Formats: sequence, structure tokens, C-alpha cells
Amino acid sequence: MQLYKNQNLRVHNSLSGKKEVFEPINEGYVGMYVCGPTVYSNVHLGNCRTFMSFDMIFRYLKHLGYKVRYVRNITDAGHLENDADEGEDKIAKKAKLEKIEPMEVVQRYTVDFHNTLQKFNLQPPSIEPTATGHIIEQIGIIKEILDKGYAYEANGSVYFDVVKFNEQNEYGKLSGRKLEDMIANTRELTAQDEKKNPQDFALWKRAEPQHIMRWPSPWGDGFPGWHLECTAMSTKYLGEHFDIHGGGMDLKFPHHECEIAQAEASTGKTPVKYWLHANMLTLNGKKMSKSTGNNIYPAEIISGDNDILSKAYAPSVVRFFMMQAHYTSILDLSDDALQASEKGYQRLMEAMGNLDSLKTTDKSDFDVDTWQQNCYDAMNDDFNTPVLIAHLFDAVKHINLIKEDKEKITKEDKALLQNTLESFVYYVLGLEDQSAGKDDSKILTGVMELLISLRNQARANKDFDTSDKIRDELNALGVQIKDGKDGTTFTIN
RNA sequence: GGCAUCGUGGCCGAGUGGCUAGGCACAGCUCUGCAAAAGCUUGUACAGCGGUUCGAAUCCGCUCGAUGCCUCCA
Repeated sequence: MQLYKNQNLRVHNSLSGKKEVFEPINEGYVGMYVCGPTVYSNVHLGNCRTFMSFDMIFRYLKHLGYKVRYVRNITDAGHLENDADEGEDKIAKKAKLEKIEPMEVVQRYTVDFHNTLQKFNLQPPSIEPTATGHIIEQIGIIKEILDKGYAYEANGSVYFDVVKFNEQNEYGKLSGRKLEDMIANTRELTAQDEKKNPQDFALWKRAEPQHIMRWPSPWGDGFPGWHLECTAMSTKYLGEHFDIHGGGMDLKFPHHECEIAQAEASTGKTPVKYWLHANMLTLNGKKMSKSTGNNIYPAEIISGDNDILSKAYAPSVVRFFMMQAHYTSILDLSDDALQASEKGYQRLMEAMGNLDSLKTTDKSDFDVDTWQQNCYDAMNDDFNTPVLIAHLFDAVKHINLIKEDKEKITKEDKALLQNTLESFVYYVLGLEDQSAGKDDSKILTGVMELLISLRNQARANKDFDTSDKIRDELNALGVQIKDGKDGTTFTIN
């Protein structure tokens, strides 16, 4: 039987602002769309957090036994740099700066994006469509919206008529805005605006002669508006009504609001059952942002080559750090917080490593069944990874006690513990054991065994000068000797 | 200015109207030749001021503060 039949998952739906029982439209199947990156520069860590959050959600849904189709797009068509008519799309702008083809920019940063996510152990989505690969579909949707009367053409551009749409529908329901308020608060824009109303947004933009990225359309050469691709691709691969749409909080308005409007205008159906929004990662208390320069790149964290942090952190440590906060909470990145996470991560991984060699007996002091359900309860409560991790540390404590012969565990419980722990740590949280020394050679292991035996021999002979010298000098090299009940082990920091 | 979110012990970070998550740091103890590791124990925190309630960090109101969105951004 599939796990989801027993495990009652609840998710926080941004549309209602409440936690709702998760019931997919088609039992057993989940369609999930997440807004991907615009590939005009390297992904920064804040981007990664969002994708990591949805990776965890993807993994947990699959763990529960759902068949998940996860679609995450690549925005490679470029968006306008600003709202003015002379707006230049950011991919073309970057291409000009670097004197390369737009598609060369796209390729370079797509590759960087994939490499980076792979380092953080993100699973690839089921489909990763590109905006430029779906121009025809986007034009199709524009036609439908025009036919329904919710858009108008102006000088080769097509705009969505928000005011008209709002007469029969509710524009702003996702972000809690009212169109009247928005109109009242709008600053006067340029007078020669093609738009009927400042709230209207582009479905298609006429390409100026110098604009490189352009496609033919019924309205002349141009390029699609930036909200449209997600509607086109989510509809194509997941249908007109699908289960989950995710993205960063900053996309809630206007991007996701416009997606809802486009879909409702063209199909008459609301596109998404559950809207999930991942919150921002801040740096020094401010949102990470490409445009303001307040950001840190993943490569800089992993290499330690930056002015913000005191040292390098392994990708899994960063992932663990992020999983220690709920995906809907703002998380502030700092050196102290990362260091604390690193210590905790190492303790968790060490316990994982010790699990296999635990001795079993005929009774258990640890109620593994209850513990396991606690883990599921945490995840079922809107993917509460911090609480899950708290439970994982409960298991760590028991593992250490059993290792020291202070507690007992049966063979069955040990198997269940091991199985559950590995599922949650490696599979659901996507952590990898990246503690130093894990993949070191047999030679090192042999040398260490020799040193350890020499030291223990010296201790047996009460030659503490020698034994301490071995211990202290190894420690100075970053190799820590740990004396346990069943002998001595070592870790490399 | 409008909309929204948030303000938790030294730091990070969960949280349900009453049963004091967790991690890191700190201290004491156990263990140890001494340490380290591990285990145990302690810390009574919830921005401020009112209110509702038998009872609120958790509900309501106000004040202060922070952040996000309102223009591209995960």
C-alpha cells in the first residue's frame, strides 16, 4: 500500500492562507510546476534555497508513493529590463555586454544552474521546458485571451486587460490585493503608454529593430511577455487544472497573479489547486538579490572564497542549514548559523555511520514505531523539516546510547530505525555524507589503524607522553581521535 | 503611502490556548591516566502596552521595530 494512504499530508496554500489537506486532483498522481530561473547570470544562493525547498517537497511526495510530474522551466527568452517601451531584455543586454550570442548566454548559465543544483543534490525535474521552445503555445494562449476579449492589441504589442478581467473575475486574490486600491496607488507613468491601464501587463511585445531575440507572430515580430511562458508550459504539461504551483515569495505578485489571470481568461478554469511559496534567504538581514548585489554565490560558499564567511562549507552543510528552517520562513544566512549547522550535521552523519555496527538484543529501550510516526507527522505538517530534524536528533541520541551499551535495541527495531533514518536523511532531505575523510584511501585508513594501535599500546604501558603526542599531533592536523567503549575511531575535520 | 509577513532564551530556529521542539555555544556531573567524543543535568525565552479567557508566547486591539511586494528578481 502507498504511504500517502496512511499519511495525512497538509500543505499551506497561499491562495487561502491556510493549511489544507492535500488531495491531488487525480488520486496517486501529482502535477507540480515551479517557476525556474532566468538564465542571464549565475544562480545565487537565494535562488537555490527556493529550488531546494521544492526539491524536498518533490522528494517527499515521491516518498509517500505519489507519481509526481515535476515541471520547472528555464526562462531563456529574456524579460524587459523596465516597463518603458525602450525596455531591453536582460538576456540580450547581457549578450551585448559579453559580446556573445543570446543563446550563448542562455547555454552558459543553464549549465551553471544545473551544475550548482547538482552540487546541492537536487534531483532534476521530470520536464524542464524552455520559454523559447514554447513560443507557438504562448501565441496560442494570447489568441485565446484575445478571443475571449480580455486582451487588446496596440502597435504590435498585446496587453492583458486587467480591468476588464476584474469585472467578472478576481484579480489579486493570491496576493491579497484589490484592483481598486492598486489603481488608487499607482504613480502616473509615461503619458504615451500603449496600455489602457497601468495594471495591464504585456502578453506580447513588439520587437524594436535592434532587438535580437524575436519571433514572428500574428501581431508582427516580437517576443512573449514574461508571465505567459509559465501559463503556456504548465498548461501544456500538467493540464488546465493541476495540483501544485510553487515559486519564490517574490513571484507572488505580480507574476503568479498574472498567471492566474491568463489561465482563467483563456480556459475559464482556475489553474492551480495549491499555491506554495518558498520564502526568501536573506544575507545580513536583507533579501539576496542579483540586482542590488547583496548576494553570495554557491561556488563562493563551497570554496570559502568570499568576504562574508570565515570558512568554506560543504554543499550538504548548506542544505542541512536550509532544512533546519521551514521553507515558508525567512532565513538569514550568517557565519555563526552555518557553523552551528555544520556541527549538528557532523553529529548526525556520525550517528548514521555508527548505525550499522549497533549490537542488537531481545528488547528495545527506544520506541522506534512512535518515533517513525513522529517523523512523518512533522513532514505531513506542511513539510516541517526543522521538526523532522529535531526528531532525527532524538534518534541520534538513542544511537549513541546504544553504542555505549546504555540502551538496547532489537534486530527488527534496528532495521526499522536504519531504514527510516536513511529514507529521511538521504532521500527526503537529500543530505549526503560529505564529512571530510569519507572517501579517503585505504592507505589513510591503514595508517590511522596503525597509529591508533600504537597509541593504545602506549596507553596500556602508561607511556602517556607517547600516546598524548600521537593524539595531540593528529588533532593539530585536524584528525580527531575518539575513544569509545568498543575501541577507538577517528574523524577528520 | 498601500498590501503582506514577522518580531521567541547568548546565537540559529520550531511551536499547540494549559503538557516548557531541536541544533550550536556556555556551565556542572558521569566516563577517561588526563582529554576529546558520548551521555546526564541546569538555563523558565517568547518586542512593548492593553483586552478576551479559569489560563496566552500562541486569539483580538494599539504602539514600536524588521523584512518582502507594489518596477526585473527564487
